[in-house]
Amino acid sequence: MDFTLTPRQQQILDFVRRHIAKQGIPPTRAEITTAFGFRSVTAAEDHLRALARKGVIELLPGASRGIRLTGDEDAAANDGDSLPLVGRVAAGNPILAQESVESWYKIDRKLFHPQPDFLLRVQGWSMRDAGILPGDLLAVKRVPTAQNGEIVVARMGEDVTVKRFERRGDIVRLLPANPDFAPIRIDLAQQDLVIEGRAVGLLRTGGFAGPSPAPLHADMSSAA
Amino acid sequence: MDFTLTPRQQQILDFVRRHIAKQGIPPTRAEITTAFGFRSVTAAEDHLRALARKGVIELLPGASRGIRLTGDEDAAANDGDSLPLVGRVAAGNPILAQESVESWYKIDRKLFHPQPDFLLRVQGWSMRDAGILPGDLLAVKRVPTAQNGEIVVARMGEDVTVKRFERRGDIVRLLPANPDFAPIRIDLAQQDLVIEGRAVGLLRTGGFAGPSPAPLHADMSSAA
DNA sequence: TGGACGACTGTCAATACATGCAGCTGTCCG
DNA sequence: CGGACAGCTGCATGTATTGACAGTCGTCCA
Repeated sequence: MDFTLTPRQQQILDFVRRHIAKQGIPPTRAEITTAFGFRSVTAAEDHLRALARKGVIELLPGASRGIRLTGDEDAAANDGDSLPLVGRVAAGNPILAQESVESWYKIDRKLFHPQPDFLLRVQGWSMRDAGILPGDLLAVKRVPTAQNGEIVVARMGEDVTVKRFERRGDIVRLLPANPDFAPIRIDLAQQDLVIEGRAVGLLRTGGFAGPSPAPLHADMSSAA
Repeated sequence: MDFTLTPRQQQILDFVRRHIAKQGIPPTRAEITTAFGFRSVTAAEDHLRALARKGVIELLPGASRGIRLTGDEDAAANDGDSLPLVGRVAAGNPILAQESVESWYKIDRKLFHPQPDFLLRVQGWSMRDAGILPGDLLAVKRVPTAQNGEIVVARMGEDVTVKRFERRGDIVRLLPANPDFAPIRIDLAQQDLVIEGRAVGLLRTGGFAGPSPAPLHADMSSAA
């Protein structure tokens, strides 16, 4: 199931979620329409259809407020109340192997959609412009394949990296979100690439240190 | 509040509960009617009224499926391992006022240092370069004052904003982390500025949408 | 013995809602 | 360039749903 939403669709989905959480019932098209300032209910209808097409919600035909969130599966056997932090990943080992689990974080994984399977500590600034900074904990859902544009956790041999995925035929490019880094190019005919999962969320516990995000490379901001 | 229900009323309530749990939305009068084999929707209506009168449910007038369970789920709240999400903040109101709490997120607040008091949904791209994107939930600790360089939640009248704090004498500057936005300059001798708290962490549940973080302004560098 | 109340039946009007059709403006991509 | 698609406006139709009115029957209770 492809969960890649446009920003607008994400907003709509968030609104539906919040409405359900707060009102106890899903919103009507009209309620979405006024909440977003649309002038036509069709705008809301279209968005709902798109969300339904992408599988994140289900529409019950004919029923008023017939919007159902597809809670979506869960995976690794767990209390559902905490997530493992995956540390150093040994070559060859499955990423969720016992040995590589560093600790457990008490976070309700149902907060994320879809639900993640583990956390990974981000290293380096290569995804800076996607709001992913070093030290952040990336919530990752295990998936074997990726869609173009998704942010994935990929493994090449011993190296585990977080990048935006782009595939054209046999050529995969792992794109950083930072102009100071170069894309990684992989020819699947010649090299292996393992998709370990897809980024579905992020947790930053360390606060926001220095006056500027202390770039390791390059200037921030100025860019201009 | 009198919670003593007749057996029949208990059945109705159970049905409503099950319907919500299973379908995701509350039932209509008609659905209750057919489920119980009534021949008149008024039977269902009467039962709902009785349940509302006894306080176990709440009826939203005019809204279809406007049945809300008042089953004190909020008990799960302030146990120290969940955080309130603060929504729209009305002028003058304390930011943690009951009305502005949109929902509770099950996150162990001890994950953060220092421990936050609430979550705030981020709007706009002004803190992009600090890795704070729209839709993110900012974990905030209530503090009345700030140190230079800290990222704070500040309020000026009705506007609540997240910015980096910098003070020189009576002049406070609220610095965005995005060259497309201008700093806000406040002369404390002339204007009020309320520090609502300090950002101590961040939670992103919405995933990572578009191929690029969909800038509202300006280029996101990568574009190319 | 006359309420007050629970548990219904039956009917109806006024909205609340879902959903279809037609058409517009962009952007991305082959 | 043209097509596919995201995001919209505007209008229209029919059904879903709420909520009010008017009764019936039985039980418990002062």
